[in-house]
This record gives sequence, C-alpha cells and structure tokens, in this order.
Amino acid sequence: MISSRFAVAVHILSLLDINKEGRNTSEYIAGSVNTNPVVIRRTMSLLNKAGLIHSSPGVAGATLARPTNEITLLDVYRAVQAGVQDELFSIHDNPNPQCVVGKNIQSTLEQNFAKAQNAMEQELAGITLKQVTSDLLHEETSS
Amino acid sequence: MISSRFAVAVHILSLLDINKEGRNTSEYIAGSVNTNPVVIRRTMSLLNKAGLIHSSPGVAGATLARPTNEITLLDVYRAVQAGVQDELFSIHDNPNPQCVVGKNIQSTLEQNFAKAQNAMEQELAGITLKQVTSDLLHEETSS
DNA sequence: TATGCTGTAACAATTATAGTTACATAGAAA
DNA sequence: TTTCTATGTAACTATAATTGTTACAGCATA
Repeated sequence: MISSRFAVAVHILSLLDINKEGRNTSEYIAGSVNTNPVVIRRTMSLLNKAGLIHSSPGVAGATLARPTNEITLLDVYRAVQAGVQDELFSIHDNPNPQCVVGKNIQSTLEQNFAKAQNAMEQELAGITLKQVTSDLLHEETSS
Repeated sequence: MISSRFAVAVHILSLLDINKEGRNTSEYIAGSVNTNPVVIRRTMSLLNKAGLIHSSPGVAGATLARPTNEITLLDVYRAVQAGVQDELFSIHDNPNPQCVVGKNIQSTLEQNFAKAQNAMEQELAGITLKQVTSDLLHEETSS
C-alpha cells in the first residue's frame, strides 16, 4: 500500500495554493492535516528537494515553485516516493535458475509489472494540482 | 509497495501450468521459487479460496481451476491482496473539517486515486496467465 | 538580541511481510 | 488397517516501513 505521505503531500500543496495569502507554517498546515508539524516538515523537505516548493530554514511557510497547472500528481508521487522504492511491485529474489519458470519469471514479471505501473503513473501524470484545488473548491460550493 | 506474494502467486500458477505432468507439491514449488514450503502453502490457500486452483488436504499438489486464458493477473492480484488492503493508496484520517482543504481533500483524493488504481488494474486485467507462460517459454527458447 | 521557524536526528509504537517450526488432519499406498 | 506423505494453519521471530513524538542546531527577521 502506498504511504499516506503522498496524500499528505497533495494536501500540503493544495493548502499552499488555496491559502497563498497566509503564512502556512508547518504548525498551521499540521492543524489542517491533523498531524504533527514534524510530519509536515519532513514531507515538505521532500517536496523542496524535488523542486515543487520553495522553503528555507528560518523563513516561515513555503510557496509553490511552479504554477499549479504545471505540477502533476505524478510529480508529487515521485517526490515523496523518492529513495524508498520506485518499483510499485516487488518480485521475489533468487528463484531457481535450473527451473524454466524460476529462470525466466523475473524478467517476465518485470515487463508486465512495468506496464501496470506505467498505466497508473500516466493516470497520475494527467491530473494537475490545479484540477485538484479546483475540485476542492467546487465541492465546497456545491455542499 | 505491493508484496512479493503477488509475484510468487504468478510463479506458482505458471509452474502448475508448465509442469502439469508433475506432482507440484509445496516443497517442489518452494524449490523453484526458492522459499519455504509454508510460504507456498499460504499463498496457495489464497489462490484456492479465490477459486483459481484446486487443492485439498492430504492430496499432493494442486491444479489450475480454469484454463490459462481465463486467469488474468488482476484475478491473481485480487486473490492475494484479499483481506489486506484493497485500496492501493492510503489517505490520512481526520483532516480538519473547519478547513476548506481538510474538509474536502479525502473525497477529492479518493476519486483521483481510484482512477489511478483502476488504470493499473485494467492493465493487469489485460494480461492472462496464458500470455505469461507463453512469455516464459519463449524467453527460454530465445536464450 | 530575542523570538519563531525550518531542517533533521533520534527514538517509540504500530503494522505488514517473510521465514520458520510444529502439528492436526486428510488421503494414498502398502 | 496401518503407515506415510502432504496440506492447512497456528504461532513465533526478524525485518522493514510508516507515523508520531521530543529535542535541538541554525537561520532570519522584527
């Protein structure tokens, strides 16, 4: 299961956009996400490293580094997954090379799993932060 | 990250097809996968419950319950994921309902994540066990 | 200079996974 | 019928990722 870090990251970015007049400190954002400020700072650190936001020590808050229509959910996904595991599916190690199946299963699975992962990522690539925040505000007015 | 149980399950099913003349005990399969027989039996238990294979106590081995072109990777995925978490993406709990973002983020994310998960699953649905075993044998002859 | 915030280390608690031993029970084979 | 073998499952361990938490160094600004 994909960590809620991803969901939290989208939450943070949405807030930075919608509340762009505010200060958006990690404590304030934590109040909206309902978690500890350090969780927010950790996630923002990843978003910063990925070039999606600007933030720096000592300076309260953060700002989006790009227009909302140039930030896709795939960008966010990769930012927060970076370094963990970039393969969505895991494949067992060291199957028996003396067995036809064992010898070839890894490469076969890699290819098929890559297709599935790619389909998922392309769907994320088609959704921008702009659409997300627009959805958020729209649900608000329609409720 | 999706558990290697899925990869192991595909390995097992491939072996049942390719080695359909053999006895295919959990011990034999474990030798091909390179793991403990109990890991195989646990996974086979899930495949059995999902109706993908036939196996029973006391009787050595297992057999496919359906033709290989009627078993898709999505069937296998669902069989081994059953009960764990059927949502691919997790969403943080209890965001602040007094914040526009906090109030609506969950439903917005749910919708978008469902699209991505669906794209992935449809890709898996398009791949049959028949294709997988055909790939396996094909790689064998071409290497 | 005093304050407030970020960035990050360090640790705990929780959860899923993967491997392992053990054994009850069902069927096969002698 | 008795013996043997294999499945199904419980129980336990080890490992890893995640999430929350406390603590604090260092920067920026009022």
